[in-house]
Amino acid sequence: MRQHNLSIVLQMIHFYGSVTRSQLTSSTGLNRSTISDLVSELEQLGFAHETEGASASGVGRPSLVVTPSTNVVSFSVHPEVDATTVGLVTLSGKVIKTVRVPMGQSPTAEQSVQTATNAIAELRKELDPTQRIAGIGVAIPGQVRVSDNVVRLAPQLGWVEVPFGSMLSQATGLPVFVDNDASIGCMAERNFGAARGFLDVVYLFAGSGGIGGGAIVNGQQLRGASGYGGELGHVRIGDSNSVDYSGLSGTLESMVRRDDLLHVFKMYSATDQELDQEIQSTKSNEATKILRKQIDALGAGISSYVNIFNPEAVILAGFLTSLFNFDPDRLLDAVKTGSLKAAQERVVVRNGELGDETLMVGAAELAFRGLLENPSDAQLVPVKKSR
Amino acid sequence: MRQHNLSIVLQMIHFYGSVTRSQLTSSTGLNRSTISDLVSELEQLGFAHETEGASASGVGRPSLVVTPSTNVVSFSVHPEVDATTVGLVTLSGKVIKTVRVPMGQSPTAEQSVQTATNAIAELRKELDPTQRIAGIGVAIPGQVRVSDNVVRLAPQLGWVEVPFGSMLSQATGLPVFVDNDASIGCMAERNFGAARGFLDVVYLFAGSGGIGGGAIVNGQQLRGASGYGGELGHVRIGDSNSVDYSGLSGTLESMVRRDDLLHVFKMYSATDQELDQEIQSTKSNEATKILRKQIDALGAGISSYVNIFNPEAVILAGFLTSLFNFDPDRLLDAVKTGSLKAAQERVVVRNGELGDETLMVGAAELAFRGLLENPSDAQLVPVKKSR
DNA sequence: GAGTATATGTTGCCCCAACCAACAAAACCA
DNA sequence: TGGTTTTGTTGGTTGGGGCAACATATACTC
Repeated sequence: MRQHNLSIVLQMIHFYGSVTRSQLTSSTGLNRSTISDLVSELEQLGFAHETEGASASGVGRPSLVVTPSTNVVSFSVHPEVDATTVGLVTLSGKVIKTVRVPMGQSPTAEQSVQTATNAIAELRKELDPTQRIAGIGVAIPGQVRVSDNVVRLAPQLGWVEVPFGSMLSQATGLPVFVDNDASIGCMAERNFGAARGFLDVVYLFAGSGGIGGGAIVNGQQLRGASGYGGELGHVRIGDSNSVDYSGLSGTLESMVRRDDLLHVFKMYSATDQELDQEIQSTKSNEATKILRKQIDALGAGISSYVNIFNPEAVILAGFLTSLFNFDPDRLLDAVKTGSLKAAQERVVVRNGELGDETLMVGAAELAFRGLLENPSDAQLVPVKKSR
Repeated sequence: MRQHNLSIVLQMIHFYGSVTRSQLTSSTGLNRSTISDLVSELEQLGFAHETEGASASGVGRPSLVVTPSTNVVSFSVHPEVDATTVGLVTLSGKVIKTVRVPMGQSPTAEQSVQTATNAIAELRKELDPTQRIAGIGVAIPGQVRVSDNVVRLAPQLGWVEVPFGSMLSQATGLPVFVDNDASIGCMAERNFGAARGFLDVVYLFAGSGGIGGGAIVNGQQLRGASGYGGELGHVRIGDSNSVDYSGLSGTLESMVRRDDLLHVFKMYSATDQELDQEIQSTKSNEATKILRKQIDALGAGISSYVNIFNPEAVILAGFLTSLFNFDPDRLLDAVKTGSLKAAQERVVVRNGELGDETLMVGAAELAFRGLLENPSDAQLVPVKKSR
């Protein structure tokens, strides 16, 4: 009971950034005195601060403002083909620092662990001794067994059955939580981005490694029996023989390919921004044709997800945002054509808001989860290494 | 707190049919004395009975057995093209009686309400005066806005924007809860059938009106923003131009059609049993070809759902069970081919267990839901009409 | 600027509901 | 028959949220 209420209050503080005590009372339904008690406990635990926020928003005594502590932090790790990115995120969901370490070749798991460990050690040095660390969240472009943090298959990285969690935990002495990158992105957009407040969300992310997805069902992350759920890129939408990065044919991922766009623009590699500029300014018929084909395929995929999930929002990320921006009406029309009238009527299709920070914010959430669910028993690690 | 614990205990009694008090203590984690208190409250509320079950299962004092009361009942209504079926179900999930009223033509909503009202009145007469009614659950072959029990579209019945819930409630004086038939079927199989105990389930049902579906995600029914979620039949799996009953092309429903099978067997109409007999005993090449094509399409659809939901079980119902039985290996191979290695490894494909009773049991669950979630405040209606 | 209305923080007390410990009861075993 | 084990029962304890009364800080009114 107490644990549950503490958790609810801390989550509100965490997600909203800062809340007044009166907001807490009204949305939890708990008594003023109870909220007072809970907040002071959270303050004592070092998770929140109370300040006399100069809100002056109306009649009556102004309510105290509760803000999440910046003394509680998590690290985020995102191994990619060409780089490993490490970030430092506070409990308030703010990314304090990001370090991107370019890698010559597609890194092995060992190399990635080493790179991340070094970067984390550096970041750790800069931390204030009063700060405490919740853990490390890792975003993997591939399938992850969440229960024991094992990467089952990450096609681009060439990782198979890699116990990344235990490796990184061993190297850093910190608790590690690993999950699929798109699932993490979905959670981030729901908690802090374009899907904030929605209970039913479909998220589609496309990068150089294919299409990933995630879903929020009734407010909860879709995980599935082992944590592989939400592979929305590997869903069959046509009879095409083109195969995706996992060898499945006719899937969304096989038909909406970043490489095809790079090819038509004669680019070898490009950032999403560079690619977007080409897309939005193109006058080539050939490029337009390919773009339209991809938009139609994307629309067909989204339609299916609208029928399946009846979501309030479909969030696009990666270069899918460029497809959407190129011809929004075409995409929306395709969605409309392919989905049931009732299911589509409330759905909003929009681009993600978090951009580059998505995975940093989201991965950190993994590490904060335990703390948020059970604040009083949270195991935080002091900045100074204990050994 | 109290409400929550009462709810948990009553749900266990409801789902397991009968439980010993010691089982309740161990699986809830509550104290013996607390369980004793909760059970006696449920007994006083008239939802459960305690008996000295002659279990004699081991050393120690034998635990009392708690069984759900047969004095609490719900009605189930299932309007179809050729008939409206009404059932009487107890809190223990047992179907006491089923009345199938054949309808000459596809009934209007008014006709269906009238038929159901009459049948319910008849059943009500036979009830014991000590019994109480939780309400009426309605299974609709179409899309239902759950919030206000409005049938948005039921293609076979030709119903559009029909406020079936309020109509039936008006006519009977009982609370009415309406939902999609396949969603209801899914819930029934999870609570009492082949998917019992699973947290992640995909359910596919096929009848004369097309393919419906449902899903359980992390133990919760997939409903979506408005309750239209789980339309698993209307998902695009190919480029075919054949359209389904909702006008969408290339969908699972458009490729796995009961009518095509009836046609090849030169049947005009048939029960699922009759159709199954033809299928299992056929030696026709043409029929085999069609069956294989449908099995492959079904396999492709299931593959997608395995990738999306990473379920523990995929449950088939309606004539899909016949397809599965005709060539189980072919279907399983198709699933294997089309889905990700990690996602497919734990999944079980099996037929539903509840058969004809599925919708009766499941629809009644809708009416029991409020009672199960808040036993102490449940509003039950006595058998005798109050007015 | 004094008085009033409104909203919130604070404090002490109450009460519900789960827990605990001790005892009783009903099975099995030697 | 007595010992062991498991469960039901009872009375007392305790944790934690609710409540009422009071204090405090703002806006509004004249």
